[in-house]
Amino acid sequence: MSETRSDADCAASWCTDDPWCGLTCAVDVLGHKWHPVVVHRLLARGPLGFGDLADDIGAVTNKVLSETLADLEAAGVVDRTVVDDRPVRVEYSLTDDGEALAPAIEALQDWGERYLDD
Amino acid sequence: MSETRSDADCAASWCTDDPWCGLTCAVDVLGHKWHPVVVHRLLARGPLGFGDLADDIGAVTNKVLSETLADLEAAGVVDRTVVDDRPVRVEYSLTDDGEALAPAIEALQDWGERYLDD
DNA sequence: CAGAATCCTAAATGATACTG
DNA sequence: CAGTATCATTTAGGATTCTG
Repeated sequence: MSETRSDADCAASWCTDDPWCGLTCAVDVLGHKWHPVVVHRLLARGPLGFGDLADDIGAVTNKVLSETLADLEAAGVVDRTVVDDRPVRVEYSLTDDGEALAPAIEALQDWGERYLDD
Repeated sequence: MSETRSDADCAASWCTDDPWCGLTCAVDVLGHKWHPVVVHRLLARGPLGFGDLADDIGAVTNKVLSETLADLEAAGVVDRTVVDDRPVRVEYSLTDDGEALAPAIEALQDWGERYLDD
């Protein structure tokens, strides 16, 4: 449905023709306190509800988790699905773009683990 | 010289025993506007002086570039060497930990390029 | 349950000017 | 050349309370 993604679709719209444009775009999406963690949890555990995510992550407030999920949804990395039960549940899952983040998430985690284990 | 890196050496000291600790640590190092770009340029072009880096990146002020380099040096990712010429030059290069970021930087850039090219 | 609304503080970034 | 010093602005993140 989406044709070519415009520069404006990337928060790094200030980066136009630099060789590192893709990099800044990716860091714009992941470079926040909880954004990479949410993607990590969805990669590891599959689709999760809001409360499940909150419980899993622990030290995040509902306001910030909500904003984080909204950001990731706006970026096209996360899908939000309302499951019409009673009470209503909402399920968050990764889009294809979200799943495609797996190698980057792993590379970052590998580096960080080695770094902390020096 | 450094033994086991303590949690405090990682800005993500609030992350202690979570499975995603390495990830948050890596994002603490790279998750800023110019930090990943500096690492990218040093990976691509090798050691550079302050002015060379500034010219290469373009849209960064000397104040912010200076702070960025200080952060990366404090994190053990970049080395700062004063070359005693006249006038004095300063050369910035990647440490082993910095070079080890290459796979993560590439994975992020690859993702971003595909993302922008949808 | 899944959040939205408010208020607040610290940190990130930038513009500009100046210095050893 | 390679920064530092100020000042101003914006944003991220968090605490708390409230709601459909």
